[in-house]
Amino acid sequence: MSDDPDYLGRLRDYYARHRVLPSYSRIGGLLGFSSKASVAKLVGRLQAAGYLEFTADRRLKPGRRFFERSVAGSKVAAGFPSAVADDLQDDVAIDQDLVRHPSRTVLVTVKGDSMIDAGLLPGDRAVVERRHTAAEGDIVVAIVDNESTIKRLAKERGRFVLKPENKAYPILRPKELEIFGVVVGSYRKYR
Amino acid sequence: MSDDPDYLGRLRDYYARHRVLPSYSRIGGLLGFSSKASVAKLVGRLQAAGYLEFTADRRLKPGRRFFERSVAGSKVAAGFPSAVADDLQDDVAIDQDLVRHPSRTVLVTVKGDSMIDAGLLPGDRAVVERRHTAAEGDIVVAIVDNESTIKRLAKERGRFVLKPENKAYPILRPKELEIFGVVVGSYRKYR
DNA sequence: TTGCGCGGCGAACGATCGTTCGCTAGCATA
DNA sequence: TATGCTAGCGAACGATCGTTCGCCGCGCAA
Repeated sequence: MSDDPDYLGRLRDYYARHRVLPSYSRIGGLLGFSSKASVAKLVGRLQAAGYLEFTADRRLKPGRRFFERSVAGSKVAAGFPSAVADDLQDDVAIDQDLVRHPSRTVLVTVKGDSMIDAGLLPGDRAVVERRHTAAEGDIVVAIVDNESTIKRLAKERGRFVLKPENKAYPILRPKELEIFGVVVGSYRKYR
Repeated sequence: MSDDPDYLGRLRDYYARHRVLPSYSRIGGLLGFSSKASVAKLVGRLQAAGYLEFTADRRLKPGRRFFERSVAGSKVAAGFPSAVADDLQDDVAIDQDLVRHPSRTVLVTVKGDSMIDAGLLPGDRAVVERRHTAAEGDIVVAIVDNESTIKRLAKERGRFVLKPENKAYPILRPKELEIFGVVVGSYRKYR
């Protein structure tokens, strides 16, 4: 029952819908302000907190923390479920969390169920950092016979092999093995 | 060596950097136009093609196709891996893909392996949209005995039950069942 | 060769923008 | 009670916005 207007939340919702920030007067209308001056002050606060920034030409843009999400803990106090949200541990920006080197990072759609025991289902997006070397145990995107495939990189008698994480599939022992990149993360949408 | 100015591409680059579209005059400067009228016409073309849209209050915003990227399959042309890289390039697409209603969205860390067959491993982050109702078949965060738990919502003789996706776990038939939110996505980091 | 569509130019215009300033009301501290 | 701080209001202002209109030059098809 908080009467916190949650201005930031509403701005984020607007942005999620439109991928653009509205003008000060629209923000005012959106948040219930009747004066643009109030908006200016709010923007100042949000900017100081790192949620908003300005481009070089003074156009409003989302700041670093704009895309952060709060992480809820698992404790639930006294059967009151909103307490789950109060148990917030910290804020995480999904993108920054998953992508460390944007210019070298690519998304690859997972095909097939050969990595299902590693939690990679068909249709999942794998976050792949491109590079030509990988370590034993890494999940890699490899090029075999002009096809890309996602497997666990393992060693067998001093040779690198590709291990599916699904007992129904055999270990691959390709003559030529080219590493396309290393899987550093993955995500999926439900429904 | 195309002399195609690739206006759209440069607009996308700007947007990727700033998460905001510039004004007509800035677009002009950016793309090498000296007249805003030219920009207006270009915008008209891009709008007709579905790359740009306007909000209800006529503010320029990215259109449906603005975030399109060529969807690369698993084929790798002539052993040249960069073909795979033509997939999604945009780091931020991840967040925007997963989170539809920022103000109602929370991250919850998955505990235990009871949902492992649904691809939810311990430590995974579940993207949860907070709400008190859910449909049969949804993966939900529910509150049972003052603890939050992630399970598949199912129906059994007209009653809602919580189904783990792991044969080692029993179906939960709690007397009291409170929905905390619906899992709309998940992601994980490797290493 | 003429005509026409298209992409871009340049200037002008009213609308909207964000800023600024002084003001009020509430709340916490002293 | 007095003091300040914070959030918001309301009006005015110059700057910038996006639109509009007429114009030009090029390429292509008749």
